[in-house]
Amino acid sequence: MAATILLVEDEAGIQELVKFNLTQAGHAVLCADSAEQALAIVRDVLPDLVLLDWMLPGMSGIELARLFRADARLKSVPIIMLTARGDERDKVLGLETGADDYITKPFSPRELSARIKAVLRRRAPQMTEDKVEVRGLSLDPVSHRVTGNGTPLELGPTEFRLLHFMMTHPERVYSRAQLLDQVWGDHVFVEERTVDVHIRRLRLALEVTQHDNLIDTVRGAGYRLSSQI
Amino acid sequence: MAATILLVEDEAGIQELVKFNLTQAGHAVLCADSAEQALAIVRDVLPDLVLLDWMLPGMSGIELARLFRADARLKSVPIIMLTARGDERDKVLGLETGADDYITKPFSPRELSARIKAVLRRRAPQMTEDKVEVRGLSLDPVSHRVTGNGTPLELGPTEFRLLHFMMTHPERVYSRAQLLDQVWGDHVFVEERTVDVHIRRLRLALEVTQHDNLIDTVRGAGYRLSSQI
DNA sequence: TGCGTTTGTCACGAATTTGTCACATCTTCG
DNA sequence: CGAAGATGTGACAAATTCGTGACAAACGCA
Repeated sequence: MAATILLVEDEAGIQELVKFNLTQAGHAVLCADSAEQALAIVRDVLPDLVLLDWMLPGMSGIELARLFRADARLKSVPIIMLTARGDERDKVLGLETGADDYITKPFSPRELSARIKAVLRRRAPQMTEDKVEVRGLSLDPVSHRVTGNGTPLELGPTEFRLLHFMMTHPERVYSRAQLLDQVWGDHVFVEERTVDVHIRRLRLALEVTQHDNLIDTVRGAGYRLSSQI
Repeated sequence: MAATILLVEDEAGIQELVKFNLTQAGHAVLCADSAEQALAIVRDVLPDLVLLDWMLPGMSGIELARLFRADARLKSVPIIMLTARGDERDKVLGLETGADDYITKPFSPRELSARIKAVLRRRAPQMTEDKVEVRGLSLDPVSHRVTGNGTPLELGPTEFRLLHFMMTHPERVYSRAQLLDQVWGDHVFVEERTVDVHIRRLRLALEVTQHDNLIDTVRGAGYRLSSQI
């Protein structure tokens, strides 16, 4: 799982700390103090993953992420953003911009490592006809059946699609707007809070087999299906 | 086991030979000299199976196969590739064309017939004449009889075909549109809700032996024959 | 041709799903 | 603590989907 990671962080202390941890974990680390410097590095080396501080002097992290997403060569490089605590508006904005995950400072090396591992492991899973299974909860798109530890579970059409999407994209936070796009369809006129209601209905349906705790609420960001415990 | 087969082969001699054999076996044969002609034919008639020469003038067989696989209406039509030599067979296998089987020229009528039967059995079981049985409900395509736990059941022609298709594809949800294509046939102009009516008539007929609960309604998706309890 | 059967459509009501709101609860932070 | 913001929850009406009975056209057969 050794990867080349680009770290963009202006605070020297944090940069050193993170670099040390990542190097210990066997990754090759490239450091940049600013967005501009990151762009220069990226011209020569294509990283496997980008750790990006959202607050940077000069060009902000958001703008840099936008540039990355617009570039064909960098489009598919996962981005994890580093945010200050409670910076909730930025969380949503970041996810919308195309960040794959976020992590709030201060964070433990353990947490950072886990996130990186998760993001790297998840390439671009599609919603296929394949059966999906997460911690005893299984969903079969072909027969349209959902079972928790073998027990059949009843859920409505929307809840089914929602669960299918989340199970094929685990360990990733999706904002309400993103879920509306992916599950309801693009350009639909629906209140964002409607997602909450369907998440609740989904949890209610999964409660039968205690699988409702698979769905995490990520305050300020959205929802996530966690395959871990 | 009479099927409509599209044969795409540019060598006139082989085309005649194969056509003769297939016709003898009771199949209806459509012939095309080129991929382009095949596309024209397919616009009007949906074949049950395609026999496709690998090497064709103009668009190659592989390209044609890819086109078929990309088309929603043709996606599920089985394809058997005809190759000249064994090593070509390997090449074709290497390219992911989505062909269901391969047969190397020259081949005996016996071998061709066997391959066709095998592919149809796998991809379109309702074309075969095998007796089907699900949870005490049995259907015999040959004698055209249906019995529930031994008791003879009466159903109309359409209900019979519908039940046959569903029993040969259990644990799979089909939308009304898919059922119309598969049971009524391609290019038919029938209201989707008509399927509901026939499902009801089928359920009514199966009610005699309590087998009506085999057919599940999957709200927002379609219908499913459940082999489970 | 006449009669019984099959088939496709429709209209209506029942059942379910869906989106929204109001209010409760919880978290964060001054 | 208390305000502000975010999420959970129960209720509800509109919308959608499905089941069902009726009916006329099409069909098959003697």
